[in-house]
Amino acid sequence: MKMAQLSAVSDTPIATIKFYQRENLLPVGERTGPNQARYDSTHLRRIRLVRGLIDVGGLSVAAARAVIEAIDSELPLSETFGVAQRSVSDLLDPAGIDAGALARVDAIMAGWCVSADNPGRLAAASVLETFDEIGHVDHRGWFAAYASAALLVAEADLDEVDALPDREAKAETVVVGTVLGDALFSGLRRAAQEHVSALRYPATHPNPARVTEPPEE
Amino acid sequence: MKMAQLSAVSDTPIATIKFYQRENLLPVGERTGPNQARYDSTHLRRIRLVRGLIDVGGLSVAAARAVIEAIDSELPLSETFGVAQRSVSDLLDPAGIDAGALARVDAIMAGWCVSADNPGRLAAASVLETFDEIGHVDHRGWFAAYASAALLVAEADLDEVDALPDREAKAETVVVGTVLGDALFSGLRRAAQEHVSALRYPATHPNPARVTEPPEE
DNA sequence: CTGGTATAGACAGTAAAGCTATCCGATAGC
DNA sequence: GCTATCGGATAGCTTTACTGTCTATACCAG
Repeated sequence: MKMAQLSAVSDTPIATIKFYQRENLLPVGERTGPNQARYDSTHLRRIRLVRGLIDVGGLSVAAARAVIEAIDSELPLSETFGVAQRSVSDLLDPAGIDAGALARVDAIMAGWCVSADNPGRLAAASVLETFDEIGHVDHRGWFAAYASAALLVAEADLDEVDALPDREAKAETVVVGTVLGDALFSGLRRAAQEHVSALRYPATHPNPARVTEPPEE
Repeated sequence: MKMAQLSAVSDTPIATIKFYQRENLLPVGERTGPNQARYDSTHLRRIRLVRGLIDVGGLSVAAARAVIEAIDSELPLSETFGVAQRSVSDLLDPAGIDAGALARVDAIMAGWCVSADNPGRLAAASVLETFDEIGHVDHRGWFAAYASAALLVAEADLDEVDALPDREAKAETVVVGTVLGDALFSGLRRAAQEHVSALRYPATHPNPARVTEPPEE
């Protein structure tokens, strides 16, 4: 496959493909001459991965490069998890986070075994701090529901990774699952909000909304 | 309170406060003279809300303006929900989404009552499409776990809003909950991944990670 | 074998977003 | 009166993610 075809089939401008190569998001093609190279399905797949991470997952180019390097590396899987996790959240200075908010996060995650510098823990604390500053307090265990849900999802994530055969597949699923999983959940959550709201307040949904087929079992 | 104090107490540069005023994210102060104005705690609160939406929630300035206008308006709560939902996801063209991916989302959301153009439904479908293009298929009900978790969270969100007294409080919670809720969940999810992973593979976590206090009941 | 198109690689240019800095005339408070 | 600060307007800056242009080849249809 030549450049023009790769561009056509991936629906990505040639200039952008060249940019991704410069940024080490995409390997250069197999050289067949001084100004000729050939591309194959691995390049196509990589372009789709990059665009998925950037467009759907919302990663920056730099973050996408970091997770792609983690997939390609031979690092242990737990390291890959760490890279993926850091890629989806800007790095927070642990010192800059309110101790009270951290304590509340830890209360919500009661019984969990999580290292002190886990980026998710710090990110959650800074969210709680923000809720606090705006004057929103969790009276009724609102946030605890988030923790139960997060645990449910994390179990499913690990189940999925465990079921895969080799490191390469596991690593890519860890990254893709971490990045796209956030996007998937937030989409489903918004749909669920409409569903729950429609159930509770039928009056404000006068025109019957779409109902998906209930499972037939 | 004068500009310098507002800047100091909100930890936001004067130039940035002026920028927010220009962008209609923040009302101008109460005028006390041709070139003097006074600010109060509502301005401080608003600055914190704006910074929370932008820094923690990751909204653009334009999206932050949209949701703030929705809070201030007298629109029915269901409209406010819609504005908040659209603010967290770039608008997707329903025509550009793979029908197969949409069908799979609908299968995951079996029995839910959701309108066809719900932005969350479309966003989830485009995530599934991306999973597909990269060659990740959901064999074992991975995504169904996301849907159950999303339902759990949506119930909690609605519970929280229902418990509030007036429209103003409900509207702000809808917006803040939608925007910051995504960030909170993804943080907790990442912490939960470490927890689950530590439970399943103690060997790769040689140094005992932090364990939060289990509930004492 | 020849001319139009494609190619790799280097590098400059662009557009949007989100601030940030400077200037101006006026005024507040000592 | 003097100096710091004010509101308001406008211009400039920095980063990010491309996009376009240029050059020297190389492929390929006729």
